[in-house]
Amino acid sequence: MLEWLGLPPDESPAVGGPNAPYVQSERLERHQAYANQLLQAGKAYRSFETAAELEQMRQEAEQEGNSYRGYDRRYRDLEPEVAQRRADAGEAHTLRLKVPLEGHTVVQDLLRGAVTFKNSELDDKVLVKSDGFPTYHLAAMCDDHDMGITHVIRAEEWLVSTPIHIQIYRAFGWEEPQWIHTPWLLGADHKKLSKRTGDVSVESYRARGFLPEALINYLGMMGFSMPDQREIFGVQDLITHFSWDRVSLGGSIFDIEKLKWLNGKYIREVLTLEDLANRIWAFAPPTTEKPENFDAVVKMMAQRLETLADFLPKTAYFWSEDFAFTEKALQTLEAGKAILSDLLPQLEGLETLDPTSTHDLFAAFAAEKGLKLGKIMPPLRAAVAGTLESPDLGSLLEALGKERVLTRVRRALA
RNA sequence: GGCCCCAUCGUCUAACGGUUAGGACACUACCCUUUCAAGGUAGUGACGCGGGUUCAAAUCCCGCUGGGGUCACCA
Repeated sequence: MLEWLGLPPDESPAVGGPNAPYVQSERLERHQAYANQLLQAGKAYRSFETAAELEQMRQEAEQEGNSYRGYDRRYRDLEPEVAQRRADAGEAHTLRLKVPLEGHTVVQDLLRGAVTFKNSELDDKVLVKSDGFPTYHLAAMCDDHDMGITHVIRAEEWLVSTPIHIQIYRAFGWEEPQWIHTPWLLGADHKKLSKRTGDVSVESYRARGFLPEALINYLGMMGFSMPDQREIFGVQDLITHFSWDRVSLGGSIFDIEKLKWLNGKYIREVLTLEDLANRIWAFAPPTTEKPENFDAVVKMMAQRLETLADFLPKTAYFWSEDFAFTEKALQTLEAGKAILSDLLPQLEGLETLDPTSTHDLFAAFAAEKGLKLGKIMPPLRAAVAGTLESPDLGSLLEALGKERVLTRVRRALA
């Protein structure tokens, strides 16, 4: 999906890279070795309480009206030899980080500056679970260090766990990366975007007919603005003009309406007609064989689409005789039958239904009958398209072709 | 509740001490027009509140209020 968006990763489980393996489970031994290093150095300790005991502690704190203050560190000062013996005896245990009890940990965040946490508020986080697997905290820090990560860019929700991450780095004696906590992408309810409040998977936007260029462009304008204020920009523009000091910190609400507008903008102004036709064909072909008028239909629809998914429902009458009529179209047809039957022979007389010929015909017919075009065109439009809302009638008739137009008019009059 | 982050139109944002607070989406009106779109023009609409600092504050400081996040052997 990142490839689809135009953001191929330099390294990943799929493409490989110099820091392989990239699958966390394949790095288990490294994580365990690192954990052991911390234990030997006295920076971490074995802890024997059960999950049930922890849950009980939490509930008791809640009943007393006090909010949970974190793990009570009951095994922090257990003699290492005793802990070792209990572990050797097979007693289930976790490995916890021995965070400093006093002083402060300062997170230097590139966007927010210095964020200070009291060490007394920190928790002795579990590094290795009782099943022997590392927690995210341990695994991610070890992997980041091993892989030479210089900038940790993640959402704001991670900010409060960063002091723990810094303490892990310090326990190992490693140099910290640059921390950057980005602002929220919110749903219409002003809360973290979720499935309830909007789609969160890139795939669902692809499936709904959004263009990757429009999606990445839209995402790029959430919490960021181009130096010259332009709103239409691509990944390459982002690469050349991005700077952290143009990132705003307030969370932004994902507005599907603006995404649709932007997508339509790409459809009608950025993509070439050829490109658009190819994408529509790949997204949802209306027929098995590409019809000869396909490109012409795409051309007349380009200004009327917000997403690729709009194409099929709006063009059904081009691909089949079995298209629906709207209520208004039926009424207009009924009221205009007389006009239509007078018009039919004249249409039959035309060599081809190109826009020039038909327009001339309508003008002459209108003059002869003393009618306005507004009386003549709607019934014809209704007869051939089943709707009163369509592209320009001239192009429409041409794309349909004389044969189909006449057939549909006759059918409407029958 | 403790701790942490954040705060300009309904929404996305510009402004980096001095502007009639600008643009975009949406909305409304008008123009164009064979309908629908697209396009054009105009309009409605914001600096959360209170103190400072300063000749001057949306911009800097403090407090309040409001919103969000986080308090797992999940990430």
